[in-house]
Amino acid sequence: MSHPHRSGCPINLTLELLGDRWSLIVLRDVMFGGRRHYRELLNQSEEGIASNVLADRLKRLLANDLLSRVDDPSHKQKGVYSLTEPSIQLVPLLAQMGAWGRRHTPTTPELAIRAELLEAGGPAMWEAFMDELRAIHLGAPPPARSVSAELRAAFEKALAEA
Amino acid sequence: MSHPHRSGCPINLTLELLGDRWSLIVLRDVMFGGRRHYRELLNQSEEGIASNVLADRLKRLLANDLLSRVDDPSHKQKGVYSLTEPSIQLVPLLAQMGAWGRRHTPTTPELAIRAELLEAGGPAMWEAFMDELRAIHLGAPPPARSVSAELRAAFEKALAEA
DNA sequence: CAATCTGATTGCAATTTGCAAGCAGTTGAT
DNA sequence: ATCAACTGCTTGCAAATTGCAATCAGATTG
Repeated sequence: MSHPHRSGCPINLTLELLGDRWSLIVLRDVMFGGRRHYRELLNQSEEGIASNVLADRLKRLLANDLLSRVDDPSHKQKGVYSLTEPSIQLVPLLAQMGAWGRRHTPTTPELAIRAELLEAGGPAMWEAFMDELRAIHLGAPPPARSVSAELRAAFEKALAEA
Repeated sequence: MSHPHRSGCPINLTLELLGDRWSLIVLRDVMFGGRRHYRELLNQSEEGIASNVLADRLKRLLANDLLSRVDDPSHKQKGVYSLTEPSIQLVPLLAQMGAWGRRHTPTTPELAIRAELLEAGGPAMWEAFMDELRAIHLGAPPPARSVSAELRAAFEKALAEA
């Protein structure tokens, strides 16, 4: 079957799953960008992922239970991709990545707003966001707080000011 | 010169720097494993990095200010690699990676101990560890708390119990 | 029935990876 | 003084991965 693992170190195993240039981009777009279909991920990707790479990454993420897929009732070829509990729990990791990137890389100010807000919100905000994602992607009861609305509002405010 | 960035998104830019299978492994070994020389990184690597890949990654990490290098006075061919302030600030990111990996990948119990302790310690422990790394790698005054000693003790206790 | 949209696949060149061997200089023991 | 071991690092090469453009068959829409 597939190759064995390089080691049993948690950091290494996480890297084996997500340590490439595209997997986390796809998950980010599903998580923060609300992309649920192949075409949305392909065409509305800021970074311009190639279709074969997207197909491959979706396959791998599905195989590793980081995404799930169901048929879209409105179109017999469409699939709807959803986050899973493991990928929802990547929120703190992505928040830290955003926070680090904002400080140490040449980010675009508008795109950095969300990272800044998410860092300032801290673990309480991350938990609220995870609850919201569980409602959207896993059918859990909707929480009171909508972090995605907060992020969107902050992003649009930043856009308007620029 | 070099290629332009794919986008100004903080997560993407972090991925462009660190989104490969080896860069964070090298930084992890310097940070948690106390590796400071090329040979230490090459031979004591749990995952078995190839020498040409290690050479390339060290070059890239140096170029991106995630490592620094000075000559070793004890040996005219040796270099000593040190973390920089940006890479020291990766501690929270690596802590989150370890915490996620411990929950969602088949980690080795002994190797998971440090991740568990680091997660339980939370931001206070991370800050203390960063201060310790600043002392070791940047020549800052030594802090009172030694997180590396705590991690080592926990690791060896786990080894002894197994 | 024709145009468009769907999620992909294919062919191909370029890059990256993994593996083994090798290299010039340095050190330390005899 | 000699020699084996060690230093960081390069080279050659096959295999795998990536990036890009074109293409595909089925589904839907006008």
